[in-house]
Amino acid sequence: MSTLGLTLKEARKNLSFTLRQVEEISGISNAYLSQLENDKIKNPSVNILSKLASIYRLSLKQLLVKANLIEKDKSKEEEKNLNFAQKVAFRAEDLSEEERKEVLRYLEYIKTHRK
Amino acid sequence: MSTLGLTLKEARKNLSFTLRQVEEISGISNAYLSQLENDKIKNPSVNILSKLASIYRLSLKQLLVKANLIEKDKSKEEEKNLNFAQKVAFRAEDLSEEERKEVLRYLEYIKTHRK
DNA sequence: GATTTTTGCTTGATATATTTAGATTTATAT
DNA sequence: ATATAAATCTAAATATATCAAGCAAAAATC
Repeated sequence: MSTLGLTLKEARKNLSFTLRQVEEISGISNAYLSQLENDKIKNPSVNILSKLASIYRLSLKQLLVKANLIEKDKSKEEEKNLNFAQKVAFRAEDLSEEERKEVLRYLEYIKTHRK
Repeated sequence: MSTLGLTLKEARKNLSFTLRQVEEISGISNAYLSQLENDKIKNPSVNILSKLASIYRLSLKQLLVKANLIEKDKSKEEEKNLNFAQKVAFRAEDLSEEERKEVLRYLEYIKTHRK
């Protein structure tokens, strides 16, 4: 399975960079880069990761996905909710503030009164 | 100017969540959440940010934009509408397919029968 | 083949993120 | 207005990320 360390090491090798070269460019110590590549670090900062992504010509998202720090695809449930949200957004476009509250009240009503 | 803290606070308020509720859901201490919202933290981990993005129904990218990268801006109305839709979707999470349709029908109903 | 350089790594020191406990403020009810 | 509870914030303690220095193996130079 792919890890952050493997991803970073592979990306660096691809560009034939040495740890110290990356240190020069990024300002991140080679010691820390080594620890990152060997998966000694659990939660690096966004700061560090976006620097490296940029150097290695990866989008931050790509990097995070490959490193399994975020999920590539949303769950079906999440997807379903998003779809529903879009439908609501579309239909609610020209609603007044009062009408919006009305909708929210109606939602609560449905939830409290079902079986 | 928009910051990470303001973004997080606004997102939470949009869903009418309290810090302790978010702590419950996310496992992140309310103390730390508070510091994040007041921009006391310079480099939060990806871990933390992706958890919060997920809870607040923001894309990680959206969130990172405030901390780091580029961005695009929707109109205020569009933004507001989307927020509303997310709020509804969130509250409707455990609704059945039939109940969801019901909500959408109700939305239509409001629009056709007003004034 | 010895010497010097380069490269990746480990260890201990420091900075900073994150938590625990508690203080302060804000809201709610009596 | 006072008391009680809820919500947010602060300070000190702890965990963890990040750095500086130095070590050992490999590569390059002589």
